[in-house]
Parts: sequence; structure tokens; C-alpha cells
Amino acid sequence: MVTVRDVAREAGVSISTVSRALSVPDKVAVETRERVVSVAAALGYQPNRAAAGLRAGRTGTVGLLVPDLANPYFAAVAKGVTAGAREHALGVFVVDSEEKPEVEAELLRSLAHQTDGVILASPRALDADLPAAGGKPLVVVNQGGPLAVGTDNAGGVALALEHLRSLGHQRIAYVGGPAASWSDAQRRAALHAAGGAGVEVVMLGPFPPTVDGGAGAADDVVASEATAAITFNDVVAVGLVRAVRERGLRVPEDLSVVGFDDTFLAALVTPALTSVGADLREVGRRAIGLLVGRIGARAGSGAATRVLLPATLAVRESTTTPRTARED
Amino acid sequence: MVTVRDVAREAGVSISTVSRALSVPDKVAVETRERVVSVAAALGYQPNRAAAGLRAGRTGTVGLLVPDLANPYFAAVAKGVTAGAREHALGVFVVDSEEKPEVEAELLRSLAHQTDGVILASPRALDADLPAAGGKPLVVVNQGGPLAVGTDNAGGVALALEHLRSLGHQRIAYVGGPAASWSDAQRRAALHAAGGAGVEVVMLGPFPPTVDGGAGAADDVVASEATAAITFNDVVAVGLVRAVRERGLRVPEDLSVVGFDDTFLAALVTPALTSVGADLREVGRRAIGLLVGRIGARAGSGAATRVLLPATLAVRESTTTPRTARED
DNA sequence: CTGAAAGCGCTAACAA
DNA sequence: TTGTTAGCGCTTTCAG
Repeated sequence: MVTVRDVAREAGVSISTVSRALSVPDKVAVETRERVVSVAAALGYQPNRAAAGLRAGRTGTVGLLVPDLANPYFAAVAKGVTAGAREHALGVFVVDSEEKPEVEAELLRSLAHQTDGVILASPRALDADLPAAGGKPLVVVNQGGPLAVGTDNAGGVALALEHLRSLGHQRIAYVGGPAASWSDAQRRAALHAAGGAGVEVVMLGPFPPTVDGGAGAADDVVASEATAAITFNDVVAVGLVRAVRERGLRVPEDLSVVGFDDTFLAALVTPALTSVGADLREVGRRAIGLLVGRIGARAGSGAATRVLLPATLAVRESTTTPRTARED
Repeated sequence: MVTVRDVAREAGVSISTVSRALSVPDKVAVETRERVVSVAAALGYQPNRAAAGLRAGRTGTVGLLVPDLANPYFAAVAKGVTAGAREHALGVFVVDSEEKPEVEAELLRSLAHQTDGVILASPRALDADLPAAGGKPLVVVNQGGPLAVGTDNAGGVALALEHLRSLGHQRIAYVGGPAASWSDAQRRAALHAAGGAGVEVVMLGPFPPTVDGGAGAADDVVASEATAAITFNDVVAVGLVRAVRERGLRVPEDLSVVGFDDTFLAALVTPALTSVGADLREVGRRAIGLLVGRIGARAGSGAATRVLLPATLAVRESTTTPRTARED
């Protein structure tokens, strides 16, 4: 292993000069710096992050805690986080809580200890988590917190409603997700607020955020006499479409469906789903940005910072004019 | 921050006893050990991995390098890796090479330096990678190497062929993936070897591993007069199904389609895809197992070890008896 | 079985 | 501008 001592000897300087030349270039004479840098490169020197962190009090790594890495939603966020971290020369420790709230705080505790800060995506037990961070900066994705990144759920709901309204829909069902979901609560609130303004919104659920959950909502949706449904996510939409078709109805002719999240799934199914989404990688990148901004700042300093990313609407095949509005 | 010194003082022992009590329990008197352990717990002591690694020469972390974390295939493998690492009390540094071969070796170099070993999933430039690992244990997923974990592509091909043959198909097209793909090469070899034994196999491609790639293969598939197609992966299968239907053919009645990878996508599309798969999380878990086995062993020691996980076949709606074999 | 002491590789005062 | 030195928190000889 090549260490600062090797580089120092070869370059004819002291180890501190090597350290400075590599991490605080301004404090070293140009000539010296260039020599050190080239020697370091020639020897293939790679600084040891653990040692640097030990001394400097910063580890040069951040933690990322997700409920399920195999979920495309979190996978996309994770990709944004790793990309953002790379730009800041940070390492990323990734941990998966397997959707278990009781595991979450424990993992967070050990993660916080080994890193300069943690990004907590869609926490399942935020109250227990906050103290577990042990004073380290904590950026929360998709939920409230002093440092938070989220997508504009209210804006997304507005986009979906406006799209459906412009097609002529007047009675719209919302197929809600798990009761504990923060996003779901935000969307319900936005839908509630929008109700009456030209559309009636029928709230259904909660339903599990799965294909079966969507299928299980079909009877309620049909009974609601809505001409369009907005679902908690794309997977639920797929289940709803499937079950509704089994009842002899057509999508979108008899029922328009709008999904949420705009995962790649939305474009692949038949009919392709109109879906509300957001740039998930940007969510990850912004989370890193927030974290980097707070790392190094005095602990507890700084005001709460919340980043809200705009929602998008991808219009595909699953929405159209309601039958009642057509001339037939 | 609680350190060994705090625990030592509180427990009335020296710091070395604390260290031993926690990491080499056998070398400490039961009574002493219990006292130390309970004090450590009471104080909320968490060992500093960086410091431990610095001294011991092991970091307690492994690296995971994937081409694309947002790809469900790698997300599943990554989930298995993090789960396996947790069982061994290892941290996981995750890095995404964004499918860029030239970035891969560079990332691997820095990753290898900060970890006890690296798992390299589906390398895009393995030859450049091997030296970059710098002597650290390197487990390769889905490609050859001294330490390798993969799925049984030949077995998967055999399962698909046997399934189609039993349905009565005699002429089968393979919609191949990228020329650089190792899995694709293995499958082609297996198909080639199987050709003539009761079935004719028509090799097509290479095609990009995307929906458009699958759609672009439709004409070739139709022209091949095959009654069934096996595709490089599920996404390609979706594209193929879509394009074939646009040409007025039905799936599976006019063309049976078998996908590869058995991602969750396969069960969600219409028709649900029959697909060859494997337990991807197990791939990740086995990779960790291999790595742990090699870490601590003398560098370069030990024979090459390759783990081959069995392929599975999930039969769904996209395959059926060919028209030519039916009484019509 | 336990303690004292020597560093792992690096950075950050403090001197020069 | 550069060098010397003192550790960061921990593990691991080496004594006792």
C-alpha cells in the first residue's frame, strides 16, 4: 500500500506537504505541488479515507437508508444519491430496512455513527428515527423534517385533476394507498381541497400498494360511478385496469386511469398509463446537496430547509373523454 | 461520542480489555466481559469502524459496483448483497458506473482501496477491471473470473426449450441481446448446442435490450416463420409482443414468447410473460458469501470458485400450443 | 486474564 | 512555504 510517507520520500518533501498538496493545494508552492502530484500519480497513491476521516473528524461518506432497494422508486432515488455523492467525492453506504419500522431506527443509529450524515428515504417510523441520528445531519425524503426533499404531491394532484377535467370528467375516484403513507395523506388533502371546484372527488381505500390492492379497489371504483380514477401508484393502476376489464369494462373508454410515480412500468403496460411523476434522480441529487450543505455547518445550526420538486404528468393511453360526454 | 476510554473508565478496566471483551470475548473472564458489555450498552457505545479498520488492516466494508442501480435486475442483486452484508456485519459502499466501461475501472480502483473486497456485477470491461482491484478479493457476478457467481444460462435455455417443445413448437427464434453481453453469448451457445434435437433454432440479432429493440426484432421474427420466440430479457419481450400485435398477430396464439430474467414486469404486462429467471437476491447473497470466505485468506490463495445458481421457468400467459399443432 | 504501549495513515496545530 | 509533532479510536503485541 502506498502511503503519504512513500510519496513524501520520493518527492523529497515532508508528509504534511504531501497532505496539503493533495487536499489544500493553495497552501503549497506551485512547483512543489506539481512535483508531489506527479509523484503521487506515478506511485498510484490513493488516500486512505478511513485514516483521513479518523483524524479530521469527517468520514467522507454518507448513509442512505431505504425501505426497499428493489422497489423501482427507491432504486431511482438511490441512483440519484450515488450520482450526487460522486460529484462531491463522497462514498455512499447503502442500507435496506426491508420495510420494517423497528429495524429502521437501529440501522439508522449505526449508519449515522459511521458517516457524516444520512439520507432517509420514505421513513416508516420517523419519530423513532430522529433521535437515532445522534445529532448527525439527516435529510428526509418524502416526509417532513428539518431537512427534507419531496415531490409536489399537491401539484401532481392538480395536474391530474386538470387533465381529467379538461377531458370532461366530472366524477373522479381516488384509489388511496396505505393509511400510514405520508404521500397518500398529502394527496388526499389536495384532492379534498379541490373537491367541488367543478369536479366531485370520491375517496376510496386505503388499499395495499400492490396489484392485488388495485384489483381489490375495482368494485368500489365501479360502484362510485366515477368516470376516471387516480391511483396511489402505477402498480395499483395496473391491478385496477386488469380487474375493471375482467368486469367487462374498457379502459380508457369506460374508465380513465391515472397512475402515480410514472415508473418505467407505466410506459410498458397496455394500455400505457397516464401517470403523475417526478424526477426521482433529482430527488436523490438534491438530498445530497442538502446534506453537503449541512455537513460542516455547526451541528443544529441553520434553518429548516425543504426542497419541493415539481410534479410532471405523462399523458399516455389510459385516459380519454368520458362516455357521458361523447355524442353517442 | 462514546469511545473505548469512556467504557473502560466506567467499567473500571483498561481500554484493551474493553476492546477484547467486545471483539474477542473468549479472551476475557466471563464476569469482566459481562460488566463491560453492559456498560457499553448503557453508554450507547458504538465502535468506530474507521478506527478499527485502520488498526486492524480490515475496513469492515465491501464495495458493490453495478452498471445501473435503477435497472431492476441490479437492484435485486444489490438488495441481496446488502442483506448478506448485514448478516456478516459488513457495510456496503455502492457505486454506479452508469454503463460506462471507461468509468468502471476507475471506480473499482478507488472502491477496492477503501474496502476489504468488491463485488462487480455484470462488468462492461472486465479485462481492465482485474488489475484495478489491486489484489483485493473481487467477486464477479454474471461473468467469468477467479471468484464468480452467475445463473445457469444453459439450464435456463434448456427449460425454455423443453417448455416450448412440450407445447409442440418446432421452430423457435432467439431474439438476442447486445453483442458484448456475456449472458447472451452463453445463451446462444446453449441454443446452438440444442439445435437439431427435435427443434430448429433461428438466431436473430443482436438487438438493443430495450422495448424498441424488441419491436425492431418483430419483422425478423415473423420472417423466420418461428412459432415461438425466446428473448434476451423481459423488456425486449414486451417490445416484441407489442410490435407483433400491431402486425395483426396474436400472442400467444400466433406466436409464443418467452422472456428472460423474470422481473416483476413479467407478471404485470398483458399477456403476462412466461419467463426464465433466477433468484437474484440469492445471487447477491452468494457473492457476499464468496467474498467473506476470501477476505482474511492470504491474498491470491485459494482456488477459483464459481457458484452457478439454478434457473427457473415461470409459465404464464404468453406461451401456448402453436397453431400448426392444433386441430384446425 | 489484564494492562501498558505502540502504532495503523492521515490531518492540523504549531514552529521554523 | 514547509517541517515537526501530536494525536483521531481502535487493535494488538508484549509484559506482568
